[in-house]
Amino acid sequence: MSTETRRLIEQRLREAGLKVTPQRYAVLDYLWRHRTHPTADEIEAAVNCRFPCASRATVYNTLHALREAGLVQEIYVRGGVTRYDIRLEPHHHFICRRCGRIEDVAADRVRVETKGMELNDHEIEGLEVVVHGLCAECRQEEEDGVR
Amino acid sequence: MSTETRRLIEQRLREAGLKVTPQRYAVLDYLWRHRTHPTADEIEAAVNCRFPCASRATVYNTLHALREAGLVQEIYVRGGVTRYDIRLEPHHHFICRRCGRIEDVAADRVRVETKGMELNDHEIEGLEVVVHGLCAECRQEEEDGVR
DNA sequence: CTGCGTGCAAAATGTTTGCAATGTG
DNA sequence: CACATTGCAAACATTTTGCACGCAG
Repeated sequence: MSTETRRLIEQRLREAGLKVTPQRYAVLDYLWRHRTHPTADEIEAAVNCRFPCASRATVYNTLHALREAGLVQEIYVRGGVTRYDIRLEPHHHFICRRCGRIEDVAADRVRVETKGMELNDHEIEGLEVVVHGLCAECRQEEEDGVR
Repeated sequence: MSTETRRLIEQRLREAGLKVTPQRYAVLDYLWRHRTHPTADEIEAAVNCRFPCASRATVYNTLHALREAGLVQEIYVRGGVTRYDIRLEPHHHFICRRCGRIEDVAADRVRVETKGMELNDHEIEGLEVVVHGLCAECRQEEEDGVR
């Protein structure tokens, strides 16, 4: 249901202590519906697709606010472009070295065990695993010699 | 021994199929001696400290070549600045959320186990763990209320 | 001698900032 | 109504590109 989703998104914003603005709604809604790890640029374009709604600066503002609130996760990838991902359950990422595609990896498919980190007196708050490799498609193409 | 190290670095370059140039030597040597995960900028400054040697473009060229050859590792961090790290043994990284310091974490201190990734027909080639948290110093300072 | 590697400066890209105007709670 | 949030455009930082020159193999 559309109004159902709307309410949910607004609730998430309010719970995070953020005022609900059309811009914030639009960005979060877009991330909600597209789990493609878009760049800020893609988000801006998508959000302003039907009619101008959020300026570039606002998109960044919004994304930063959402990051601070823990609602979205930033992913730093090769090329220096930052990508964004809505944060539902904790998960990791798989990045294809050939096409650059980023895919989610459910947290329960990766088990990480750290030993002795605390001995450095460092406080571990989070942990992110990035798996590099070749996605199924690219694997196929390389075999076929598409290069 | 200085000449010893020199020979080692040159050997690493040749083994990687790269021509040995003063610029490449300088960059690799700097990374060899400083395990501080410098930015391209810092590397350029350091390398040109005594006398100009490598232009900006060359530093990037060199770093990319070294990356392709597997001699250095790029680390993508918040802020969009790429940092570089000489690749000796495989290791992971700890990033302090407060001061941004990056610290190496020996690979054997982290055990990662992936299950079912291959089911997607993805070929896993590598795996990188980024630990986020608060380093000892910052932890102290936050407690002391330095903010 | 052949071509890869380099320097330079300009351009492309991605992100941030300052300030007036606006909308939210 | 107070204050947070937005738009705009300009500033900023980082990385890439094109082309002529020079040195390594």
